[in-house]
Amino acid sequence: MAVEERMTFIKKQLHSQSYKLTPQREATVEVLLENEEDHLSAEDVYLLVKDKAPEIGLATVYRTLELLNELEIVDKINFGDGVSRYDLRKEGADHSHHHLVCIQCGDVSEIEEDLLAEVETKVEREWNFKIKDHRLTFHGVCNACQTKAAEQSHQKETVGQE
Amino acid sequence: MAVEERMTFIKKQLHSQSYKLTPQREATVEVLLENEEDHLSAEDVYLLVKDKAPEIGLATVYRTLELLNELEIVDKINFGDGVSRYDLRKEGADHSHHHLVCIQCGDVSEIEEDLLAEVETKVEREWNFKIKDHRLTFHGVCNACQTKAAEQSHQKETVGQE
DNA sequence: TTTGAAAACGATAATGATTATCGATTAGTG
DNA sequence: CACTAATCGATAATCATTATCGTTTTCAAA
Repeated sequence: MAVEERMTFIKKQLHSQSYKLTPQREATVEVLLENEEDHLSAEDVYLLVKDKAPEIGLATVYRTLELLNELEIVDKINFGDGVSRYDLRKEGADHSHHHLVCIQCGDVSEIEEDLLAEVETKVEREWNFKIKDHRLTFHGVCNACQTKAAEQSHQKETVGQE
Repeated sequence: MAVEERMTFIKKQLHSQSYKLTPQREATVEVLLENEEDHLSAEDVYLLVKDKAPEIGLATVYRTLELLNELEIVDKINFGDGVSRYDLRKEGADHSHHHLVCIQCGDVSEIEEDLLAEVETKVEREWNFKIKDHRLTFHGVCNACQTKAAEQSHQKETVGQE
């Protein structure tokens, strides 16, 4: 779906719940559409939105993100670094929240594939737990950092580690 | 392993890293050993420790929990409710962090079983990501709340939802 | 056992993210 | 166009966590 279309869809969503469509909300959604691959914090969004709508307040950004989260347009996620991050929901892969967090460079990448189909079935059956959503996060060392580490160990023996 | 033994083990851990064994640390570990099944927040621990050592300060509890986390004696976990929780690591099931969070009653239960063996293999192979740890959390409706909901819908039609 | 330095402590101030408040402004129905 | 609830910006308040600092304690070496 094109950006245009998705914007229209989101506007419709707002409207159908009798929320008002304000320039601030529109600008916020634009920013989210233009930065889909990042995991923006509220602060990040605030700074980006200020370019489009300099008069916007931080509180409004928080309010808008919270609203979009309730409408299930964005997902509010948490990598344990002290800030919430907000991701536009992709169509289809409705609630696939699989992340690889690198403990060396801090990079976060995303796995689209549904890894948990079997696991979910098992949990629903064995614990009689009705799953609505899930979060799966792996902490480890990303490809790039492994490569970098390998290169450096050629030059000299590994020394300090933080 | 008995509580006594585990306490001794933890003391040894501290000592081997030349950390000092203070009454405050001892009392904190005691509390953790006595409340293994709960997911205590720092505040929770603080209140419980005050019974044993009333003069302890909240900052010391935070410091101690942070230290125990670094020593890999406890795991600092995050359910997205705004507070960190601290769980004693069980022997064996070293880093199995699977949780079921009920979106109705807020209850958190734990799955001991390793659900992710296959998934981990796949991620390590396909993304060349060296996994050190993981978190898997399901959000949904627990057994008890499903039962309760079913009973209530006998009495009258479901009405409001928050 | 005494002693001295580093580690740890308690109290509390500071921080940083998020939320609540409030008077002013605006979207959108009629 | 007018009206009213929704929304806004500014900013104070909150809440968990961390930093600071002067005092106290642990523990190893004398």
